[in-house]
Amino acid sequence: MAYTYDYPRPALTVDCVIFGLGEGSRLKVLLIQRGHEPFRGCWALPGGFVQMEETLEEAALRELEEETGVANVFIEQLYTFGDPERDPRGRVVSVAYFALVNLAEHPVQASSDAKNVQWFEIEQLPSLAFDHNYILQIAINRLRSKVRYQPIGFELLPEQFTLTQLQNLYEAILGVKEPLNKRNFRTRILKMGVLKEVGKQEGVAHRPAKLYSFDKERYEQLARERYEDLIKRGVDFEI
Amino acid sequence: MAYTYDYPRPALTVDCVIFGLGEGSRLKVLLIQRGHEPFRGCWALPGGFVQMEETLEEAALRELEEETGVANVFIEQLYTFGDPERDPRGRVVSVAYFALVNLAEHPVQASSDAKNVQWFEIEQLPSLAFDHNYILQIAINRLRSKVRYQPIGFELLPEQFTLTQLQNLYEAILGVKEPLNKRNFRTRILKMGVLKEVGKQEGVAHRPAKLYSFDKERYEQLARERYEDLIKRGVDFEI
DNA sequence: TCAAAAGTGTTATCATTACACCCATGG
DNA sequence: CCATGGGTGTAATGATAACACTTTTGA
Repeated sequence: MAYTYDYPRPALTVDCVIFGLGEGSRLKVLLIQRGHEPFRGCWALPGGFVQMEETLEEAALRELEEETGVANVFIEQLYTFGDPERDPRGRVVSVAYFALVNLAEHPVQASSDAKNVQWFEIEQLPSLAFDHNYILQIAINRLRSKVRYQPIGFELLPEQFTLTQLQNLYEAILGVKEPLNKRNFRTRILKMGVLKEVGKQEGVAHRPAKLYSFDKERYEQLARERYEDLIKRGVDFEI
Repeated sequence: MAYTYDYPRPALTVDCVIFGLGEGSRLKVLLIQRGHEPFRGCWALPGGFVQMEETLEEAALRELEEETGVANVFIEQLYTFGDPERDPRGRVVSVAYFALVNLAEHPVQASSDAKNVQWFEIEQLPSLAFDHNYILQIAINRLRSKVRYQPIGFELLPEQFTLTQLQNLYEAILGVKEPLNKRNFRTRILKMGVLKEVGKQEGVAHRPAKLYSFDKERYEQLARERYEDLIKRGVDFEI
């Protein structure tokens, strides 16, 4: 079966940059080893061609699940890559998505299209197919800026978590060398007012930590108020 | 001539959201009146089909110039819209770009594809073709958040400008009702350290204002330093 | 009673806000 | 000498950074 058009059309694909974190670990990214040409055997971002009746996001989630077994993630559009030379097969435009997930909750599983699937540490990446190293770098930058102004990452922790866990999470995302100052991290996070105290640890061989959970409704309310405030007082750009 | 593929492919277009400002005016957006079906006669964002040998950005700039006569703008990718129902002609995925330009420096001029071209005030928009009202709303949000953390908009002013001009610009972009506090606006902007004092007004019937220009090199240096700093001290997200 | 991790006090410094006031110019 | 913007002083309040210290638990 063939499909014919009056004008030539680029092929359209989606690619997924899935970041994974577990407690205390470094930031990782989910890659597949390609089972077909081009770049057969080469590591790459999971992704594939967009079908006619699905949205871009649906395509990204479908390819992700088909190739890696990973499902139920909140992805977000990253950028669309359209350099005419980016794919040796011809003109292929790719819409990239990204997400940050809890490693432990997302066991991987290779399938038909991929010979192999694996989490790689951000600091120790192989050379990737196509322009995927570049896409990944853009995604890392985006993740690290996003973490600055949005309460990202709460989904990576258990429903109830300690401030130390949260701090470790931030340190991992930001890839800091020195740990952040504990006192100041706590003050800042708590001052935001989006954490609810919900209990404390039991059975640990040290002072039990308070447990918190993320108060989503409060967050949304504050976000609205903050927007009003921004409009009133103008700008405070940070360079 | 026809083009045949083994699998169906969505059509790929670009759309441009060009915001325009002149001194003291409200924020405007550049629209064209469509000359062809679908939505013939309807106002829409300038845009069109991507050709095989051009990048997405090149396509956006080409369509912009063809349809409106506007050239030499710095555009930035906004988002890619891929709802299967967004175009009545079938599956059309569109990569949207946006820019902010000086009205006075960009005279418009309708051409073949468009019956008419015009700047519309953001507050008084007609109903647009396709999902263009939606795209435009996303672009407005992006512009207003961007202005908070990036020194955007300096290109809209003359090479040398006064702080009052800059303040008017910010007020227009943000769409504020009350003017911003002059004292505080100035303190903040100057503290950033990206403005160079370059002289003062002459021949005005009031105290002559100091003239400033944007110090791009200084900005880039500060941006680098600030990134280091962020990494060191962690996060200060703002909700 | 000790190790381990949680959690707090405090101070100096800097940034933000709000309001009122003074200054330089051409007509 | 006045209308018209341009430009500044200042004080209260709040945020940030740095460092050292206390608390609570199980083993």
